Amino acid sequence: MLMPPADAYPEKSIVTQLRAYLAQADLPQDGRIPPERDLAVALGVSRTELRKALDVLESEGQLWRHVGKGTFMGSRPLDTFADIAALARRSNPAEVMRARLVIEPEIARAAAFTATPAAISEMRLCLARSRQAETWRQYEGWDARLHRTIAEATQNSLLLGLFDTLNAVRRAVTWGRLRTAPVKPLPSHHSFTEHDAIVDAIEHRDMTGAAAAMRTHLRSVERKLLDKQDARADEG
Amino acid sequence: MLMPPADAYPEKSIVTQLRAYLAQADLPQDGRIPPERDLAVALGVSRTELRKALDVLESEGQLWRHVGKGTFMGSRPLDTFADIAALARRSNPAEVMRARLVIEPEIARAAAFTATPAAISEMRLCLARSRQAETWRQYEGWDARLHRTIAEATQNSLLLGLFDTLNAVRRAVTWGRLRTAPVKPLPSHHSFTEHDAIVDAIEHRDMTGAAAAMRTHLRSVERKLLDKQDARADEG
DNA sequence: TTGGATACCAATTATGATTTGGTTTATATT
DNA sequence: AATATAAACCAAATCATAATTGGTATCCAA
Repeated sequence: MLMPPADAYPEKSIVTQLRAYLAQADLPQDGRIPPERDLAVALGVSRTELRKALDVLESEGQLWRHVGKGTFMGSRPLDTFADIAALARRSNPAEVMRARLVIEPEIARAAAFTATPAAISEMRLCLARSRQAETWRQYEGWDARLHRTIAEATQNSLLLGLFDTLNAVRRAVTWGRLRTAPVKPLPSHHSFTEHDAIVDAIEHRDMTGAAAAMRTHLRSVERKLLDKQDARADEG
Repeated sequence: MLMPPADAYPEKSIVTQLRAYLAQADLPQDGRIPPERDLAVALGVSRTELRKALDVLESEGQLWRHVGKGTFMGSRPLDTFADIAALARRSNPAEVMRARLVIEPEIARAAAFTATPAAISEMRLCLARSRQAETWRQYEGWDARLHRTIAEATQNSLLLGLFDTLNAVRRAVTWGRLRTAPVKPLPSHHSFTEHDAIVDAIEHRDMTGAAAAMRTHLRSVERKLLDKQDARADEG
C-alpha cells in the first residue's frame, strides 16, 4: 500500500500544528486561546482551515467554543449548579434548619469581627421595627432583613451569596404547615430577646458570643418548628 | 396652647407634602420614584430638605434607596444571585478563602456526627490516592474529592449544594497564580498530615476536633496562598 | 469541486458617558 | 452662631455605543 502524499490530509497536519501550538503556548488562567482570526494569522493558515482543525479538537472534547466569548481549552464549565428549585426539591425543612444551624452562627461570628457601626445601626432598626410589626408578614420582613444585614456585615460577597442561596431554598421548600398562629407577634415572642442578644454580641465584638446567640436562637426556632402545638412555620 | 406657625416644623410639612405626592403619583411597576434632583424641583423644595423627608420615610421602611439605582417604594428586594459567574465576578481569592474558613470547619463538624463507615472509607481512599499523585493536577482531583466526600458525609443535600456553590466560585475566581511549584506534591506537603488529622477526627466522632483540624488545614492553605515565595495557589 | 477571502450575523464583552444617592464645602440668610 | 441653600464632588450603577468573537453565507479563483 502506498503512502498518501503529504498534503493528502491537509487538515490533519493543521491539527498537529495546532496541537503543538497549544502545548507550547502558555494560556491564560481561564484556558482561553486566541481568537480564530488572530490564530489563523499566527499559524499561517486560512480561517476556514483553522476552523476545521478546531472542529476536530472540539469533537475530541479538548476545547469548547461560544460565540462572543471565545474558544477555551478543557471542558465546558457546568452552568449554575446553584439551581434553587432543584436544591429545594431535594431538600426539606429539617435539612434547611440544620444547614442554617451550620452556616448562620459562623456568619454571626464573622460579622462580629467586621460589622461597621452603620451595619449595627441597621440591625437595631430591624429589631425595633420587628417589635412594632402589626402583622406576621411585616415581622417576617424585618426578621429576614435583620438576618441578611448580619450576613452583609461580614463584608464578604461570597458568604452573602451563600446565605441568599440558603434563604431562597428555605422559602422554596414546602413547609407543609399552616399559618395558624396569632395574627401578630406577641411581645413575649421568643425571637425578640434572642435577636437582641445576637446584635448585642456583634456590637461588643464578641465573636464567640455572637455565634452562640445565633445558635441558641436557631435552636429555639427549630423547637417551635417541630412543636405540633404551635404549627406556625416561624422563620426565626 | 397656641398652634405653632405653619413653618415651625418645615421638615414635617415636607414629609406630608411628599406623602401626598407619592400617593397621588402613579409610580412605575418597580415602584421607582423620580430622582431626588427632579423631585426637589417638582415639590419646590431644596434637595437637602427633600432628603430629610426621604430619610423619614426610609426609616419608616416605606421606601429604600441605592446609589446609582434610585429610590423605590416598598421594601428592598433581596437580590439572590445564585449565578456562579456573577458571584465569581464580585468575589476574589481572599473572600473565597475566608468563606471556606467559615463554612468548611462546620461542615467537618457536622460530618463527624453523621459520617457513615462507607464515607470514611472513601475519605481514606482519597488520602491514599492524593499521596500517590504523580502530578499536581491529579493531586488536586483527589483533594477536591476528599473535601466533597466530607460535605457528602453530612447527609444534608442543602449543605452539599452550598459547598458545591462555594467550590464552583473558587474555581471560577481568577487566582492569577503562578505555577512555579514542583511538578508533583512532595511527601512533606503540609496538606497530607492535615488531611489525615481531619479524617481521624471524623472517624473518632470528634466534632470539635474535626472542625479544628479543618480550620488548621485551611489556615495553612491560606498561608501558602499569601506566601509570595511559594506562589502556587494550593487548593487544599 | 475545493479553498480562500470577504462580508455579515448574533451573542458577548469592553468602553465611556450619564444618572443617581450620598457627602462635603462655600455662601448666604436669619 | 446657627441653619439653609446651592454647588461641586464621589462612588456605584446604568445606559448607549462600539468593538470582539464564533458561526455562516457569498463570491471568486484555482
